Amino acid sequence: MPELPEVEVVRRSLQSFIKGLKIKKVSVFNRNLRYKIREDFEKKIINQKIIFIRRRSKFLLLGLENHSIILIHLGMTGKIFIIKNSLNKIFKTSFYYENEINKKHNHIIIQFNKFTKLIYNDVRKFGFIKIISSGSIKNNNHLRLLGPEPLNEDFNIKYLNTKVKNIKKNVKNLLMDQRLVSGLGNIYVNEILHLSSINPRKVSKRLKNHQTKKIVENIKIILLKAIRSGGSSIRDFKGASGEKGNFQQKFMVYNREGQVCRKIGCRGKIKKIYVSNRSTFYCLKCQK
DNA sequence: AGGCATGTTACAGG
DNA sequence: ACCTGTAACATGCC
Repeated sequence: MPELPEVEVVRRSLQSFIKGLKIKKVSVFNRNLRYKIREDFEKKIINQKIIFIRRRSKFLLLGLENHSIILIHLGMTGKIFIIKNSLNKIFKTSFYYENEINKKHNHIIIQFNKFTKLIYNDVRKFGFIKIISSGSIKNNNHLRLLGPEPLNEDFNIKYLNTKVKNIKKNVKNLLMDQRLVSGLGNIYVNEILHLSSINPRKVSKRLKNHQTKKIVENIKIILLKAIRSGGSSIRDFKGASGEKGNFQQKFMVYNREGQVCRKIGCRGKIKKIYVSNRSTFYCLKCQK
């Protein structure tokens, strides 16, 4: 899936394309996503205006006038396309998207007006869409246990140092744990640990001060850089307007088994191991 | 053919 | 209780 940067890129596209638009028609072709799309889904959102588009961790929240929120998680392969089918210059891109999408995996289409529609497409169907009420955000099972946003002020060195003290797990699993900090996934954690010169199996409570400091700083650096690059496209990621992210061209370790470390002056070899069943890449020389 | 894949969650066992 | 590994979900790619 999209990790935080990819979801943020989607949010920004949605913000520019569909904010303020009214939902005129909802078509659900496949209700069997990770959670079944309920029968009243269409009824709950029809004729509602999108009043805000937010991101929390890897979740998207589309706020409606009636105080409902469309909560979206893209899972591993979820994608959102916006088709803008008008007579101005965007017409061309619309044509292009129509040809790009494998319609077999279009599960939901939300039509806003005759020119604009949103398509939810998900090959593996690990993602989901559900309607929640804005009042239930605090208690929502998906959201309530999430740790701080990594790009927010409250995710800082002091916070991590306090947390890390009593935790025995390895640092890779620590950063993947959405309760500690929310929004990081496998790819970016690999990259963050590499940039921080820390072995992914290092036990978190043995992290030195200068290491937790590096982790916090590098999380912010890497996420911001990835967002600026439009996210990463391993196989599946595209921004909502169809542009491919290109951060993956900047991967230092992910998917680079056997290759040479790109850190200046290192030249170590990248090794692939599994940590809690997730592929993990690190440099044998600079991440000892 | 078989292994692997950006996420989440449940379960077994240490 | 905490931690890790394993598996499951569904599909496609190499």
